[in-house]
Amino acid sequence: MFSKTTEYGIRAMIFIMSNSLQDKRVRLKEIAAAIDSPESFTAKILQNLSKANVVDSVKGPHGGFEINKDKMQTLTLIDVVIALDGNKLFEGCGLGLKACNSEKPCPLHQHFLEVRTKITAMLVENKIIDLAQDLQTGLSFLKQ
Amino acid sequence: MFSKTTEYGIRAMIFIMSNSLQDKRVRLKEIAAAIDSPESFTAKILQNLSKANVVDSVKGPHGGFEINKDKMQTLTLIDVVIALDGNKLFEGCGLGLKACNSEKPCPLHQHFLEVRTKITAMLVENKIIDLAQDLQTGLSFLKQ
DNA sequence: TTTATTTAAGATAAACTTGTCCTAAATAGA
DNA sequence: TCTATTTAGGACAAGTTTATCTTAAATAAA
Repeated sequence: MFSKTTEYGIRAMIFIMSNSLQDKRVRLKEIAAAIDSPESFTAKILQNLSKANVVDSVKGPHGGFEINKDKMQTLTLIDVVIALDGNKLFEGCGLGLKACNSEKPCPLHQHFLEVRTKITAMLVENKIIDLAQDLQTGLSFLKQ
Repeated sequence: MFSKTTEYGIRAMIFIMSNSLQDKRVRLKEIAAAIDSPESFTAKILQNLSKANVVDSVKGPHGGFEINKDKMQTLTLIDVVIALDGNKLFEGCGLGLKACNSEKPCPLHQHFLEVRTKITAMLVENKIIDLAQDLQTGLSFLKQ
């Protein structure tokens, strides 16, 4: 479903959020350890999330990653997915046809739309902050 | 969502079915032309579908691919997907955790189950024969 | 100002998916 | 039996994703 990039990205964002809730900035090393991901690859992913303004980064001693107060309440999974994978998941024909639309649909067109709607809803409805709270209360986990 | 392999595989199967409905065996060349897919790659995919007994192949002059009478009524999308991509789509954690289950769930566990259920239902409910009939009546298309 | 710490950026490598090509095997028909 | 046709199989090539490594840039603190 998701690319590795997006899997690590979502896990990283939930971990960063759980720290930002306590005003704690976290370093790459801590993040990679907490979510059990390859450090350098995670660095690249965070770089991209930072460019996309989904997360904030600070260089130097006491630097690291954090989510600013403004975004805390609004960030959802779809922001992370779009920042990392673009609109791949939402656009294009499910069977790979170049021009598939309701006038000239592929055999799965309508069925695909329904699945896509379900996925989109899931991504829009889930706030990173809520997922981070589940993590903090021990209701969910980010590794193993 | 699907791999290129599965995209071409599904398109090929629907086309083969629409011909098998008229007792017509079709050659690789016709299939690749009909679904606008790379011929050699399509050959590999059909080879795998044939090994998995999803489609039947006949070598030599007047050879080609066909779906036998027994399977015609029962084949659904899920048979094609499993033959080509295995259980990838149905097993494993959505966030890539090695051990994610209802006891120790990832933050998306439950939400992911729902999406997966929707996808599985879509694949189980759609018979290849019905999709082929839509194609024949001009309700759907396999290329462009 | 120097040093240590930390992210940014770019080059490169490894793994996997997608795609091609060539030869072998099967078989129908002359 | 010979030839033409068609799928099977294996090797290989190209493209993409995943992952690593090295150096640069920023910045806090001594």
